[in-house]
Amino acid sequence: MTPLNYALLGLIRAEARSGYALRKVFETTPMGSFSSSPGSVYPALKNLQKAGVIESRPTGKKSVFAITGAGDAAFEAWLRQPVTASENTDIALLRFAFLHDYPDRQLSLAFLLSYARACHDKIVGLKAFMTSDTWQQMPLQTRLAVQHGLRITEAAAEWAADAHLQLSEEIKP
Amino acid sequence: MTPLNYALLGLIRAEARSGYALRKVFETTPMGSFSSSPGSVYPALKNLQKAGVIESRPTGKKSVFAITGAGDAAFEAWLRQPVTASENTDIALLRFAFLHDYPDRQLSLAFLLSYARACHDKIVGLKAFMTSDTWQQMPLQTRLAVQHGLRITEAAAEWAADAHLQLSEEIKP
DNA sequence: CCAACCATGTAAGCTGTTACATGATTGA
DNA sequence: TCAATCATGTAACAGCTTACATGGTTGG
Repeated sequence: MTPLNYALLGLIRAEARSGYALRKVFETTPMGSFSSSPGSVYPALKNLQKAGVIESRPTGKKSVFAITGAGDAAFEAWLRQPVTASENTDIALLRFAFLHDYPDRQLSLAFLLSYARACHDKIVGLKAFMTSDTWQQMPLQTRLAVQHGLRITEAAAEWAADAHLQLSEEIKP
Repeated sequence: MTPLNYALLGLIRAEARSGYALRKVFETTPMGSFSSSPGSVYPALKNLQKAGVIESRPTGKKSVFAITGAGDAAFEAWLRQPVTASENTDIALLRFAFLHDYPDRQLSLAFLLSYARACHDKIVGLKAFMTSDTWQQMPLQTRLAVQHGLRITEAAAEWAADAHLQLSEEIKP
């Protein structure tokens, strides 16, 4: 199961779709980090079918892909995974976006806490590296490049805190 | 020429190194986004040799890889490319880090301007998307996920401005 | 009617991953 | 001496990209 597979699975879970419709999502939304090329999407859909997580269903004239029970379980397990410091940010955010489809908002809050924690770990790691011998020997611009990573991660941590606040407020009152 | 190839080329350009030494860099520095697995590094080095951009050179007992004239030209051309909004951030930052090895600091400043511009373009694009119909129909969390991207990009733009200032000051006085 | 879009695929080729394999050197 | 690290590879496999190919539908 690659990120592309999960992206397809999540979209199909939200709404039964044709391969072409899925490709259009990748072309016209910020999910464009995934390739919309037929050579990636159609083989991936075949794999998902073979794995039993989606099935082809006739809807009116055309047939679309729908998620199966096994697919639903696999997808939710993926969403529930804690965020790790090494996890790709785009993928983590994709999981967060998909969490909306679940009524239990606690899952989303748990994700945000986990994400903030992962950011924090990364920040700690970068700051630790910034005191190492290697760091001292690095030229100015290499250090600036690393600082870029630090800034970005700090912004991400702030976002997580903000988002957590907004979601909490949306639930309570 | 993949990003891995350029990363190897840049490291070799800075200092002649063995395959193992290159792998160690990927294992112990923030360049860890590149795989240090032998199955990726050694074949890549072979490709670089075949392309004529590096050559194996005996240094004392052991032999290391050194950059060739063609390699030097190819690498500099890569560094000089303007940053595009679609370019991977990590790769762009890698280019910036490698620019340190060139005495002409104007290249670095040009990069930072180009990078800031790319961030700006991305911000404009995201904000435009945030006024579209698609955006209106998106659930809260999807919107939050997109906002994450906005925040990150804004932080990157700020970093670029800061870095430009710092570098300018380092040059002038 | 013709261009544009809908819709689905296949094939070649390249990268990278994982896992296996080998042998030298070195420090405890 | 024995484990760890140095050092370099290969083989099977999966995934993605590019390019090619096909045929249906629809709007101007």
